Amino acid sequence: MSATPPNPQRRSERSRQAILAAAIDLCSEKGYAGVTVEAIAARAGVSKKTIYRWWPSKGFVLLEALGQSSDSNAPFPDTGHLGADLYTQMTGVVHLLTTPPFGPAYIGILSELHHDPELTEAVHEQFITPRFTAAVNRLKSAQRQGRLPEGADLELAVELLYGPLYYRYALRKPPHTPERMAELVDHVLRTLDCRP
Amino acid sequence: MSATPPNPQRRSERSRQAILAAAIDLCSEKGYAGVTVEAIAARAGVSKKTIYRWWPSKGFVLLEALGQSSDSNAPFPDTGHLGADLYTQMTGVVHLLTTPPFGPAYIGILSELHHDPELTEAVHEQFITPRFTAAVNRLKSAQRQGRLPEGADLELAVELLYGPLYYRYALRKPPHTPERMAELVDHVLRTLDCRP
DNA sequence: GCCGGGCGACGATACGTAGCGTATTGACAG
DNA sequence: CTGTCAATACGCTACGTATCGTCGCCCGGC
Repeated sequence: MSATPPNPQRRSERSRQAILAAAIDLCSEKGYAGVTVEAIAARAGVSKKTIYRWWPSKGFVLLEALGQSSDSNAPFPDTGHLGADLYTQMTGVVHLLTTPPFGPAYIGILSELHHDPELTEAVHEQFITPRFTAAVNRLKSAQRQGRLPEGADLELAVELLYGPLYYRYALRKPPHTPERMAELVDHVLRTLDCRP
Repeated sequence: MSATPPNPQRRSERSRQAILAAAIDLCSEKGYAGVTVEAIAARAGVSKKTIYRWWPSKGFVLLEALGQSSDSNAPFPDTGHLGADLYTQMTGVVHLLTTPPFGPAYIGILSELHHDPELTEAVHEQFITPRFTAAVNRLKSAQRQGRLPEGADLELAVELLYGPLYYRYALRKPPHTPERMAELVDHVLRTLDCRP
């Protein structure tokens, strides 16, 4: 129980940036195992206390650090060609998941979800739900254009798309090749009776 | 580097069983967080040394303990009705993943894969690959009976089935309801041009 | 002067290793 | 078949390391 919550206005932006950058750097260099609160503090030239003052745990630090990375927030494309857009998006996700620093950092964060409900909620808010709804919205857009049937189960479709990705990612299987990704998109669209 | 590897013939079966049981019990009662090597040793009335003599880490202990559980090795059904068999199998997996002690234990093991390649390999050998090939074989069986087209991409189909399950499991989303599971199976079979 | 920040010590856990008697085991002699 | 014995797995206990998360202290900028 902290007596008084800290005042965000007086927060040192410099320290904040140093901490986030240190977390990312450590993850790139030594993998998630090398990301400890003490290592972050040392590299950022910061006290552990400062980290714990503003973040509940290192998972949240990395999560915020990843959120700042621009390529992890790429918008869902809508060129009018549904299949191509899905392919672009999915291969982008695969690339993100398999490339440092995002790949190792994200898998490390996911590995902590099972004992940290608040981190779980934060990850959902920041990454999972937005991506999921963006995908659904892209399908809805196609639906409005008459390329997908009215009653198509769009949420199931998105699960069919992202599911295999996470299946391989979480189980540490080799990621989908671009060709495999294309076939995956193709099959799911076929399930929906897509008119390309 | 252990000087001499232990002699399996002289191994105490009693201790082995006590350790596996203690691991399972602890996981049921306190979740994966409560499963520590020291706690296992204490509950099993066993020395830590004995655990480390026979297992590389607690992940392997739990993995072996789960392997002994009969319901985690349920064979893939083949009643002749492909859709029903898939549904039975998948709902069984969901039930397993969401019920102690298997559910918490397995998610805990998965959370360690990212820093333990050997454990990853063991999990693949013991759980992932067998289930995957069993599912593919069930589809092949249907293929031989002419219910699935010759050129159907069976491995992709299995990924489409299991992917969403693991997607929700690893991301700690609520599991699929039986109805949702049925729809999932339905969609995937439709993708394959299944003749039921 | 208030309060965030840096320094670094601290207690609490958990991991993995090691030494030391004890007890169980498989092997062998009779 | 049975009694003996050496090998060694086992339990107990302590240790060293690592990381977490907290705390006291003083400094310095707003």
